[in-house]
Amino acid sequence: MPRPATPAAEDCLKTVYAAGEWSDEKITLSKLAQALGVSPSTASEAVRKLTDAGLLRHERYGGVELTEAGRLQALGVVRRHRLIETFLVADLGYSWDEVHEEAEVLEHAVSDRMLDRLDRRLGHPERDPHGDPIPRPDGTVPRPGAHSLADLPEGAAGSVARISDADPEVLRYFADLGIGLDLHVRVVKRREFAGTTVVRLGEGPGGREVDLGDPAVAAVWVLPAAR
Amino acid sequence: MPRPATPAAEDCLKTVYAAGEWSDEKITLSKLAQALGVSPSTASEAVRKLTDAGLLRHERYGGVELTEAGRLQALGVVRRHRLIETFLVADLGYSWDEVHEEAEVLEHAVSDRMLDRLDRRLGHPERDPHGDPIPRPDGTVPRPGAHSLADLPEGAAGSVARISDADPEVLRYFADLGIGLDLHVRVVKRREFAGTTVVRLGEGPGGREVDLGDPAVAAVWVLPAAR
DNA sequence: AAACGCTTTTCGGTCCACCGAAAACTCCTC
DNA sequence: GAGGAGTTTTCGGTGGACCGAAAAGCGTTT
Repeated sequence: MPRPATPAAEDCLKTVYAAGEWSDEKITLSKLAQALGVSPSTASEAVRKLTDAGLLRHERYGGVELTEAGRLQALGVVRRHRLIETFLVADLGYSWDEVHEEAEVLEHAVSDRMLDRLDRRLGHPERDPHGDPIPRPDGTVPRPGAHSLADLPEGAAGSVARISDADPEVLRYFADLGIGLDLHVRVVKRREFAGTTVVRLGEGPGGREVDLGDPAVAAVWVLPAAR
Repeated sequence: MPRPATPAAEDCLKTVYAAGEWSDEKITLSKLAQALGVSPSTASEAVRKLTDAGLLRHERYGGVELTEAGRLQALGVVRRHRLIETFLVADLGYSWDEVHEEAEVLEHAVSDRMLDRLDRRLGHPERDPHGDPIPRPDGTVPRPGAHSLADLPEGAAGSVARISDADPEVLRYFADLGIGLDLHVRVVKRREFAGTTVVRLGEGPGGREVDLGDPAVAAVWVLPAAR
């Protein structure tokens, strides 16, 4: 996992990777610009440079995707980000809605040596506090076969494998509801017209039912229970 | 301890502070440039900007020193640097010659929140792995009354309070010799003509004597034994 | 097929950190 | 007190990351 030159480039690769992680559409320039918090012109320039460097593939007026070399570098950044998040929660007592910002900065600052030490100290974790898989140093990625709760039929159940960290507020909301990794959940009833879903949390008599709105449902990924 | 805008500015303030920490001469531009690893023209420009910002004091063709505001910001950077070094050694198993580089980068990346957590986790340490005092959040600095071994008369003894971290090689050398913080040392004999000093390490019958060259002697700071 | 709206690209332009060369200055020596 | 060595400053210039405005291209609609 070689390192790209600059933080801006790392952020760009990381964002393109993230866009393709849970779906496989090429990201558009405007979405990229928005995700990076820069103007479209800046994003366009950055993409041009990374394309010239052989890290991105991009046809004029088309979507952006990673080359194999770009994917490797992106995986490095993502690995750093997620290991740091894991460390912040496990060792420094951060809550899961606080870690993202901090990791966003630190991912550009930690050396390979430090990353190794963190990894060892944490026992080579396979997922970060939100359940996102931590890429391995060799470029492979642990892939639990999780599905978004939004895609599961009524009656389906499983354990929470991932919660999208896109919005810290949502994370705090889930924390309040007691929703966390490995919690058992079941889709009880969909009310499409109302945009909500009734979800049963926990197994057995201790379980509770909550009404989740569509955005919240889409943020929860579940590993279907073996049956 | 407010934060200056950029890493380059932080490094500049930190270096000016470091120059005045163990002596009180103003640093010259050329030394500053050398310490920062930039050309004199770059250093000159940086100093001009920080002077305009009210953080440095500088008369044309004269030395550079911190204003009160500059000192506060410098203390912030130094605090971050030294707490990080302490953390790397205490929690991640770094040896004391490895930490400087890493902290050099991380000091610009850690947030106040993370610094607080580190500080708490480490038990609010007062000195870093080399014995350098860690400035407190309020801007005060713990000041052990240490002297360079080079300034002590023959026969004087005390405990090692600080070892200059200017040169990692020297640190590794000391580690090999078993010289570390709080070790009891005594100046046995000076051989000025030869540029060496005989130093007794440890108290009682278990003590050993070693011959240290001038640079090594100057790097060791001692808290004189109360008598 | 012309026109519209949207996205993408290009085009100046800014700011920061850096450099080397040349000019300005200090200070020491003779 | 005139030179000269060394330091400091100024000056012009580079590359990176950013911006807004304007041009170019795409897809769709009329």
